[in-house]
Amino acid sequence: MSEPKQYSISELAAEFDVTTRTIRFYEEKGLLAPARKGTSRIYNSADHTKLKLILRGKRLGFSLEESGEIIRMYDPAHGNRAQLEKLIVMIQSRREQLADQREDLQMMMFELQQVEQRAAEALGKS
Amino acid sequence: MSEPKQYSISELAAEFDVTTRTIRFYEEKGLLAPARKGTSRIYNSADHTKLKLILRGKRLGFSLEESGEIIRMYDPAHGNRAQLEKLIVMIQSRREQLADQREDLQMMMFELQQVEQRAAEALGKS
DNA sequence: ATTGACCTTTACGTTAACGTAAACTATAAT
DNA sequence: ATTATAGTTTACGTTAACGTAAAGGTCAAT
Repeated sequence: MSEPKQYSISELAAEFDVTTRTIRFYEEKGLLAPARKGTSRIYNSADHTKLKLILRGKRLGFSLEESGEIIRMYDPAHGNRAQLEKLIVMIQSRREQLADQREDLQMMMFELQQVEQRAAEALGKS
Repeated sequence: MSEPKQYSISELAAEFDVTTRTIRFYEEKGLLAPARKGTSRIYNSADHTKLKLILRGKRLGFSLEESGEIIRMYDPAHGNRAQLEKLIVMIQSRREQLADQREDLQMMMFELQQVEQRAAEALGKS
């Protein structure tokens, strides 16, 4: 048995550069559900992963609710046939959304590069 | 001279599927500055492009202020040497940010694909 | 001249995602 | 025993990005 990693709330906050308030807020919203040791929250590596996913989703412009939806997809797909089929549909729709976003990203990077080139040329002539 | 395209506010709203309130709000925030014909706003193709950029930025998770910053980069780089150098630095930093975001996107798509596969396998065995 | 379709400004309301502060508890170190 | 440090709950405040009226102006068509 490899020692199961544990984290305090402030350790997580430090690692991901957020406040403890933020982490508690995510719990309020049902995105995290850490264990308790006495009165204190104690996070395991699954919680750690979930937080990472939440913050990644945030950087990608997802709302917490959307990130919650995604996180639930990662969960033990604990379900029957119908549940699994629904899950797959949800994932596919998410992936399409992400593919669209990838196009947006691609275009924006390309256009910024062009602006940069024009600026560089203008610099050359001055 | 090709006819310079013009748009009413509701035409733009319909095309981009936002409300007129939203478009006026962007103007309030200094992201748009349409001409006026009498009391009515009249948008040209540059305004059209700016709105497209704003909405793209939004889909990528940028704030309006950030999108405003980006839009200003597209502007006639009207500046002297110092201005241009500053512009280039800003663009490079933006592009790095977008590159990071691209990694986030890549990872999320990959992981979702894995979840999908596991779900599909679980379906096969049921 | 009045209806309808569009436009305008002004202003208050709403939601998400936390920030900030107060008041308290627990535990380890001096 | 008392400070220090880290944790807790509860609650009100804040900002961004609009939504939602309200009240009215313009202009073409009936």
